[in-house]
Amino acid sequence: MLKELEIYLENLLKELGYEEKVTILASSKKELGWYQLNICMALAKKYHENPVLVANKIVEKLDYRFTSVNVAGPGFINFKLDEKYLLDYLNSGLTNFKVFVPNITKKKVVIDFGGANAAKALHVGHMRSANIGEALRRLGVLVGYDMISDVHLGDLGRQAGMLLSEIKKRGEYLEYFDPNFKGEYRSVDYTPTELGKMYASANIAASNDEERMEEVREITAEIDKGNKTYLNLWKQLVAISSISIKEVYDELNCHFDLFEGELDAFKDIPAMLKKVNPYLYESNGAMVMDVKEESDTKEMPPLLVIKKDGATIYATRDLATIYSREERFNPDEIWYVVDNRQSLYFEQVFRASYIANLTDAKLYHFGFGTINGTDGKPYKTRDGGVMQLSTLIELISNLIEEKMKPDIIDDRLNIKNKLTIATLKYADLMSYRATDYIFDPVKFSSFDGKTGPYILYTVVRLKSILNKSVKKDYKILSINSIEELDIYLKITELESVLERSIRDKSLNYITDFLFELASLFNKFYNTYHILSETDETKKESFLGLITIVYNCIHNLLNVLAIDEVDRM
RNA sequence: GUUCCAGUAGCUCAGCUGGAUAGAGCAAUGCCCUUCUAAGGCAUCGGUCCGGGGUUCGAAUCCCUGCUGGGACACCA
Repeated sequence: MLKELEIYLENLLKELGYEEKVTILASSKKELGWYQLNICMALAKKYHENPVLVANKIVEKLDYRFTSVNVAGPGFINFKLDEKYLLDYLNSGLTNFKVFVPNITKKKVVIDFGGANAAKALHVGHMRSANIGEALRRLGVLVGYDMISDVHLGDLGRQAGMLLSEIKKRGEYLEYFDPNFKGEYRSVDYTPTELGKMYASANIAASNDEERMEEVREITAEIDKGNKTYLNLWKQLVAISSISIKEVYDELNCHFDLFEGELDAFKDIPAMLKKVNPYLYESNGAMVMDVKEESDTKEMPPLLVIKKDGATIYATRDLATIYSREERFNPDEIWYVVDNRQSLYFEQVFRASYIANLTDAKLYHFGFGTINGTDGKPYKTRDGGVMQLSTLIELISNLIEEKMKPDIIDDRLNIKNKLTIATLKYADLMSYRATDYIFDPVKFSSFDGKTGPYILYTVVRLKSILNKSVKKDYKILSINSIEELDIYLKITELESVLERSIRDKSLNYITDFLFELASLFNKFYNTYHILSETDETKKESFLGLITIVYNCIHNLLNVLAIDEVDRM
């Protein structure tokens, strides 16, 4: 609706001979109106006129939808809206959430969750790409994009060499390491936890022992060259590891259209190289590609595509993946939801892809901030290690359990799990995507104030009322109080909230909106008793309000991949 | 060394393309449950928006500069 009015205003300005983008903002002085326009000062500067006179010219032309119009200060236009116009809008959105969804040009997008390492368990850092990635995927779907999500596991490279060398050192499954073995290869039997430990011990050993590291490199290179037995062994390990990775992603409500990884891109490397080869040159034994541009103000090192031992590196696989995605999906855009620290790397890969014409798609790295500890440095557990994501989930889950009412018995586990994920997701999505934030277990387990449980608690109240009333199709007939009006005006901002979210690829606008809407509702809830209202017209409108607020919260929680509960 | 990002209340963070008195949550203090879930509501307290210049009617926001913190800078991913 506000968008519609903005377009109307832009056309009106054109009639008056002005050219300017119009944004309607919620008024910062509520006593002067619901909304404000700040364009007159800008117009005055641009066209060398008096801002108040410009404002007056605009005000004269406004149609019936604008009411209580006034010009204040240096040229602010304040106004309210025609009540019927507002009510029509709200009632149309009562059951149809699409009314609040901005109209955006459709596109096909591949979204890449940025390579959880197949040999290791997910750690807290992976939570961000999971939460942000999944929410962006859902937001994309909401605005009508064709979204293809890919977990894109890091299932090739040194971690493979690490694990295999560890198995070899342990003296287990030795037939895989015997080139003359002719018999039947056993299938391996490790748990994901064991693999994690094995990786850790190999990693420590190799970084302290150059000989061991050399062995790791050799095995890695062997796999890279396509050594069948090694590949066979490694793929089994990836499969084991994937199970636990998938479990955690499932808990976080992540949906993947593709559960692929670097291994899947392997077969596309020759075709990719065919296009990239003309741009490669030798440097210190490796094959690299220049990605500098004339307009660069910063240093742009060449991209290393083939290592000096002839093996591939992550850039090789990423380029091959881009090639493959172009061939298979022909996307308009590819989004990488990966830690900010890789921004230079992605810049190089993107440029290389454009130069070698691997894809027509626009490539974007939507980086997110690092999770730091209270000391401002990357988060570590007390023993100096990295906290596993599953450990974090369990930690929050235990705290939720303590907080839950004892009379919730059936479905208790399910409710607990949903509250846990809501707590984590809301806290994680609350700050702007690109900023680093401090991971404070206290903050992440807080259930008071601006948190996931607060929103879910509001949902419980809303549902409780809706379930107790018989009729289902309510209409908002009138607006009787300032509390109701505040809620409705907030809802008119939703369209621009979603627009900003998809523009900036950040979910903080949505978490913010959810909190504001929930707060306004809770205020209303504490002021009026809905079900005992005797004025039937009022009650109908109250229930209409409940319905529309519920629909908004419900749909937005769905975008954030947070499940709601009926009680808590 | 080069470069990118950040610095807003005691703490954790918002603040959209410059707009009218700078916002939340937590923490602190005091109220509100015979009422649709008190994981709630209300109120109070709390700020040289890192320092210094500049641009203009107007700057937390844009530009320059200094300080502080963090990241990245090819054979790891």
